[in-house]
Amino acid sequence: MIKLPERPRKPLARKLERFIPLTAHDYEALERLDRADQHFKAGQDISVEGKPPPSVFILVEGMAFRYRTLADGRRQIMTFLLPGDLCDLHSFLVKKMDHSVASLTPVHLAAIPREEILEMGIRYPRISVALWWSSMQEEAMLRERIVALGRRNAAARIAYILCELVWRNRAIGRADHNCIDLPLTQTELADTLGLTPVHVTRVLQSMRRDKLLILEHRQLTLLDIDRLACVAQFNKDYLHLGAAPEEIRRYFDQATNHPSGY
Amino acid sequence: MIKLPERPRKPLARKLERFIPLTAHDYEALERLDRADQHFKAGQDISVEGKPPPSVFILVEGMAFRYRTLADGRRQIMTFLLPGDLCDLHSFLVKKMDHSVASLTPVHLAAIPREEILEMGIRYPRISVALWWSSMQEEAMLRERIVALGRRNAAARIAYILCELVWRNRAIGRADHNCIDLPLTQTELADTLGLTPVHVTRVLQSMRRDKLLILEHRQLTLLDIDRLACVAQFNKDYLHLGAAPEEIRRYFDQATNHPSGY
DNA sequence: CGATCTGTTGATATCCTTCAATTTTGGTGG
DNA sequence: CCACCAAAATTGAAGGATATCAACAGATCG
Repeated sequence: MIKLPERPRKPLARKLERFIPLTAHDYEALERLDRADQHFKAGQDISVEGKPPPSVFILVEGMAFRYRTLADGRRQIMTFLLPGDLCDLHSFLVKKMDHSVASLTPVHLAAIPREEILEMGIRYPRISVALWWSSMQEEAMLRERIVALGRRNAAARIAYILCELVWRNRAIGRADHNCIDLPLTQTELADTLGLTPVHVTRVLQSMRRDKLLILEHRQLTLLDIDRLACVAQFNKDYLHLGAAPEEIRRYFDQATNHPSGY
Repeated sequence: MIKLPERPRKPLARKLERFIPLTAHDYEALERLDRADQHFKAGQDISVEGKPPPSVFILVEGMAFRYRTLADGRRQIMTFLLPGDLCDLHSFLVKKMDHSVASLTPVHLAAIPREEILEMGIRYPRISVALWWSSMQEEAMLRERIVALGRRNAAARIAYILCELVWRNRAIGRADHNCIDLPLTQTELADTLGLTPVHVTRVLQSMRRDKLLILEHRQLTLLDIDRLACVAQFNKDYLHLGAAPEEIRRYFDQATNHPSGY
């Protein structure tokens, strides 16, 4: 079993405070927002390509993914959403979704009214910049996926996605050392990595033989994370898990007293 | 030769006003920012992986690209930057770049001080939301690239990237119907699409034989854009070239008189 | 006007896919 | 708790798309 986070802090607050220290005022706002009010069973569509985006929401519990379905029925999974991730923070600016989002496990969401998002920039500048950072993280993950799909072979792609998921789970306190819950079928892995399920099986089997990992009962353990990182040329820098640069933090220390800060 | 844009509006203003009507106040600010003050020759690095990001800048003239170099020297190009595109709008929030940016042609940049970006959210809410939209566009393009690399064959990838570039050039007034300047070598196309230069040659040759396109002297003409779009399953919706949803525009009509608007 | 980068073509190799059959797992109801 | 069913995982064999290697032709630029 995976350890639960030590602190009762909600996942979004845990994530954002890594980037920039938040004020009591900020925590209060996050506490108010990050409250699950929508529930989905596993395997349900949360938002659908071509339809208007639902309200912005925070993934409070569970795992989801963004995907596109092609004309011939094939599917490409673009990102995975973990607790604390925001969904459609941007897409509330468009009239219709260019991709779909679906749940992988049972999922709890907290919907955020659009006005709150827009007001945030004015009333909670720290949260606002931290959300900006969070969306930059997501962009960096998309770029890394492009590198993996464009230039890495099947083994490296698999090693890479597993390393990324372990690191992301660690960042939100959902990893027990090198061990995480991984509620993904091999078909879903294949649709993420641009491979076939059959080939994913083969490569995973060979990794098991090489004592690189254990993957059973929806639990993943990386036995030799260094060798896997090497196979994948994985460098966690792109996840930008560190804090904001000094000058950004300084700017927001002032901003607390900024005339338009409240 | 490609026609120049009819209006003297700077590329960034042209791009943002598609999304939301701007005020005289906004245009003034953009006019002030969008002024080239840095010049690069073709093939130079503008910002380098592992180093601190340079200041945020607008690409005023020319074409650039984001890329990563792997340990074995292979390269993956992640995005192309066209006039009016912002570079490192987000990455000013991090300590070091996770990828590099280089010029493809001679390039003119307008650097924007970080404080200006941060102040923008408060003083120019319309520009701010339009920049937000612009970064959402970029994210959508990254996702589309993932779909292309993960699930499309070589011919479809090539057709897709050419369609995308034609549409993006149209959006900034740099396309003459189906014809654009395309200062890309086949090696660069290959590094963008996860292919080898040799294979790009073969596919392009076959497209020429099929009278789908003309590509010579760094000029691309799509002879049969419908058939190419069909090969690529290209749907321009992901480029989100339309205007903001009505409610967003209404919100910012009010915001002009908003107490914290200035 | 030679040097270098870019594009082209052919032959061969490889990684991954496709197809098909079988086993294992997980969930459900009796 | 077990029987049963559907979904997921596994394995083998064969085929196909793209890579690799190599040689040459064409463009571009000082």
